Amino acid sequence: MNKKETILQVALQLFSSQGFDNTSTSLIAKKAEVSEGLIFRHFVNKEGLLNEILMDGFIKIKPYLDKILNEEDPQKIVLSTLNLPYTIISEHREFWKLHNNLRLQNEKYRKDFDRNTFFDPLDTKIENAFKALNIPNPKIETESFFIFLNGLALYILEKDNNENPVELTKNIELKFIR
Amino acid sequence: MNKKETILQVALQLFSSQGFDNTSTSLIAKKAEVSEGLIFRHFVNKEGLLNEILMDGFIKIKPYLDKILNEEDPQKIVLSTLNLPYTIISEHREFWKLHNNLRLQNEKYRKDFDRNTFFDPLDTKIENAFKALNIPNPKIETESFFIFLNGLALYILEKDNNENPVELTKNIELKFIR
DNA sequence: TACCTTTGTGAGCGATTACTCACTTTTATA
DNA sequence: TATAAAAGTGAGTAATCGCTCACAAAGGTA
Repeated sequence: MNKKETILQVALQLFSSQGFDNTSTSLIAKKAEVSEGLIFRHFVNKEGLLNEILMDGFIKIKPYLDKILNEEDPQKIVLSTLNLPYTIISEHREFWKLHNNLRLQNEKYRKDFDRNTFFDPLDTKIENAFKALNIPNPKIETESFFIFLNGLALYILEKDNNENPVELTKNIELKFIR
Repeated sequence: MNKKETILQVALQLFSSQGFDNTSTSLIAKKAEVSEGLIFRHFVNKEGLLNEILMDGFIKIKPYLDKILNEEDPQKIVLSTLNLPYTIISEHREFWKLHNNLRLQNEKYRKDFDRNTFFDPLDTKIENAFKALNIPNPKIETESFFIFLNGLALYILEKDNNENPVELTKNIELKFIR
């Protein structure tokens, strides 16, 4: 097992469960069974380690987005986006928790991420889907939709298991697709 | 101006903007123009300071809940609860941001808070309101409702201004009250 | 005024922090 | 096999952390 990879894994686990600021490089080294100096050899500094973790995470998330962006049926677009939080979190829970915490806690991270426009294509995709479905005010509907999506992601993050809350999702679907 | 009160105010401001772990007692003392020792005289330790801030905050929030709990018209109950995030955050933004961050980042805090059942009365109040409004599955509907509410709170927290997003709120209302 | 309690100070403590660096070991290439 | 680059070590660094404590000032009560 690659030691650099081990550091990334251990650090992700610790950052997501304890927070970035509250996790020391010495603890990461200890849990990864690696000298502390190696962390700085590979990642320059603690922030560099964080950045590589985030980069890796977004690369793994990207395909889920692309799949939706390639979909053409507006109803399917809306429905599979509603399942996105469950899909992403069940497979990349730690990364998503970390990203979420950083976004809420660290103003600089939030602004950098928003400027990154990672989710912008999905946003317009959803708005166009609502237009195609003849929904009265597609812009506002899209805004509501993403508010719901964020709430749903938090809800799933807070639950320890990865069960898909089927009945709940169905209930939410009916609020956007009639 | 009372020095103890100044410490509480400055600490709340710093905790909510930088995070609890990332804010040193020396910085709090400096910004409050107070000796660092005084913090420990009044609050025993850093966690004691946090606890007093949180206690104060919840005491200030309580009346908003009580007003809804005393309401009898089910439609009014649902509508004024939907306005709760806006109401609370516009008047106690820093406290709510702090509470939110702790809840998401600190597992111990989250579990303690959940055990506290602060919002439980509102939960059953909403479920009963949905029953009274003859909504098919009131339990699931309540769950969806609070997911939406959390998403809405996040949305408002992320915006810097305190404007009430009227059109958006109206759109969301229509998803629960027809 | 005398005396006690509360409020406030600031130097200083041991522990921990992110990070450096001189050094050794492993790996790749010729 | 020889050699340079890459990977890895661990003791050590200054800075900062939460917190203590001996002491001074302020305030209340007799």
